[in-house]
Amino acid sequence: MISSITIIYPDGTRQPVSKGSTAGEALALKGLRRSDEVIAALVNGKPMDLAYRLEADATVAPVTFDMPEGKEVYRHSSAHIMAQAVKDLFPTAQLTIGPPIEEGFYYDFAYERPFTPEDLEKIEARIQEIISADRPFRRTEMSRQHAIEFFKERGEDYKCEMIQGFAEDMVSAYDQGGLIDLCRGPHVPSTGCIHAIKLLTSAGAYWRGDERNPMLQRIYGTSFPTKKELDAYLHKLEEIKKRDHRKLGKELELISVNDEVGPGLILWLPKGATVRLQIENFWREQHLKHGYELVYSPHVARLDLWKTSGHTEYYRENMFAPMQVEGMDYQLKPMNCPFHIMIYKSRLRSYRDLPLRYAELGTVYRYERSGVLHGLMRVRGFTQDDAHLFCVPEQLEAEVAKVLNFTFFVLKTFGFTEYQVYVSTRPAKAVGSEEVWAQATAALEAALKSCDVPYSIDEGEGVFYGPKIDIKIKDVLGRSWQCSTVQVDFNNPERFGLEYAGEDGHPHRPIMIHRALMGSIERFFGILIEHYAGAFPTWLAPVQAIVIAITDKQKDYAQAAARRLADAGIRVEADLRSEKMGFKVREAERAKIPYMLVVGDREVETGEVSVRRRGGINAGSRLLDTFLEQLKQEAAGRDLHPSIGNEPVLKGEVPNRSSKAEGE
RNA sequence: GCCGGCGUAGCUCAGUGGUAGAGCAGCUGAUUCGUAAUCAGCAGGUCGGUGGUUCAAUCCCACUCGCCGGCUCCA
Repeated sequence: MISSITIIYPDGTRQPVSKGSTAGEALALKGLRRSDEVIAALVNGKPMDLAYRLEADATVAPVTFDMPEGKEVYRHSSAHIMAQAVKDLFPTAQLTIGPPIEEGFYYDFAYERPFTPEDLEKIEARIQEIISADRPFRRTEMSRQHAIEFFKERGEDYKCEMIQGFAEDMVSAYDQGGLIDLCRGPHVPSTGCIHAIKLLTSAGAYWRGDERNPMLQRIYGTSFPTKKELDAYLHKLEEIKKRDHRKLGKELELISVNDEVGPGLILWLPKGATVRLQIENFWREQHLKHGYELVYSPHVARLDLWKTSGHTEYYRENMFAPMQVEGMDYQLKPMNCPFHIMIYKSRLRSYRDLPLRYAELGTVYRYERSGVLHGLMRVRGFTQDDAHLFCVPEQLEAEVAKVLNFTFFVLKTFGFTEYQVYVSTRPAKAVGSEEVWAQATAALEAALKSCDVPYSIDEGEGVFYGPKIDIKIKDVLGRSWQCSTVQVDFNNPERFGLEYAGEDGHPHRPIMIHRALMGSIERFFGILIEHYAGAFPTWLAPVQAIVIAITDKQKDYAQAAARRLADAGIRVEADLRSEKMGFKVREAERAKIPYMLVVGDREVETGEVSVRRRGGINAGSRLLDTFLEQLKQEAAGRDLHPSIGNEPVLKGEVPNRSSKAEGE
């Protein structure tokens, strides 16, 4: 007879159902129908098809698109539908893998030629037909051997290769009425569940991500339950494009890259250099405050130094070729550490000297393969905000903790408050014993715990000389960027024979910490540009204020006002051209200058300036000196948001126009 | 480095086997204006580079450099 099992819903209620009921039926009893919302079920916490048959007591919860699991299922099914469309149109294309990814999905095909944009259009049209047909996704299980034969028959060599790598005896496949694809699942109940889908790009990708393998044709796409959400996503992509630091860097005259200089080599234009100077000033000021000593080191050194450090052995593929000078080999530096080590070695050290903290904005050069270069984010010459700390073993954990807190403070000052933290362990190519690595990794984890920082482990991603903590920041669009890194190094002190005289009078070996807070100034600047869409906070803005004369009559006053501000250390310009002020305002807005000071006859008479804030906010008129003091305060406080114009409205300062929000 | 796409004026982009156009920017002049574009005139390009096909190449082909999207790698 049919026996009964008990279902437990998320709200804790229990429901007896007959054994063999599907997860979908169980949810339907709870009023959670297989509507457009519920696309799968969590059975005992595991995502399963709605058609999954419940054979024992279980907790059952609905999976919707809003949940991470829901997005995965939805996009995974989308990928399968795309695969069917591709197979329909290009029967000789072979299936490989097609997973969901963060914001969509892709599917890799082995095909004789790349897919063109026209192909994508055709595929998309076919996808619509498959969706309209609304065929169910049906799970079938088969033995490994049968599966291999099954896919072999269909010419799916890659699928066979995959199955051969599986440990399980049984494999599952999904039949969507037109395509049977090897797949773990789960899937949405039917192809009609996918409502808004769009193919984005096609690109080459290596089989199993290994460049020695054949190149496959990857198609990227994304899908959403509604067209509205899809459109919002596409709109977001447009926004990201608008913020692209390469575009803004050019438009705002911040940086330039030039063929004749070479790829991956950055020219900092005056405005970009001004922002950089603010960053560096802040950096130096804070390092001195936090107990660091500033040092400088050369850009090249004898190759032997890099042999000692292990770079020639472990880092060669990232280094420029050595150069010969008077019969000796010299190497352009890919890192700063050997120099700081030599600074340590410049005299005898005592335990009383430690910890020593040497910091340098050190410019390094690394050979990067041409295809990986990307604006400011990935370059061949860049400046690290580098430091090397030398300490006794007992100080290690505390020093790492201090570095972490310092890092969070610095990142916060630039407006980054969300982080992801990773601990990277021993890579395949590494110096030093397993024990030493384990010890160093433990110290990093202990420091993170003492700072109460949650983290995850990145297995095998450490640098060759030691494990590291990487901090990824989230920008305003929610994208993650790797900047900060803290690396423990037991190996270089060994290689260079570093010592200090201990309390006992005998020599001991110090431990070294490598760290960068912003990572590289170039990348960090690129991130800042995109984070702020070029509209920097006042303290960073290349031009903080611009005086706009309404007519030629106010030229002298405008010039004097600008001079007064400049004398007080404000970065100010004066626009005295015989243009209409609307035009000047427009240009100042496009240059993303935080404050526009309009001066006409009224202001000349009263000694005031009419303040327009970036973004179209009229902050009212005030005495030039009042503005000067307010701006100085805002800049000195490194405020992230403008304050002038926020104060309670005073008589005579009624903002006569307040519209758009700050920052476009 | 690999796969694909692209490279025309400072910028954004049209265009064609018969040696090139627009808008903006620039320059000159006029205009003197109250919060996102005043008007007119002028000037500006060996069509990324090299070689080839052709009577003729910016256009077709090959190579090369660079950029863009991915892969791989990374601060």
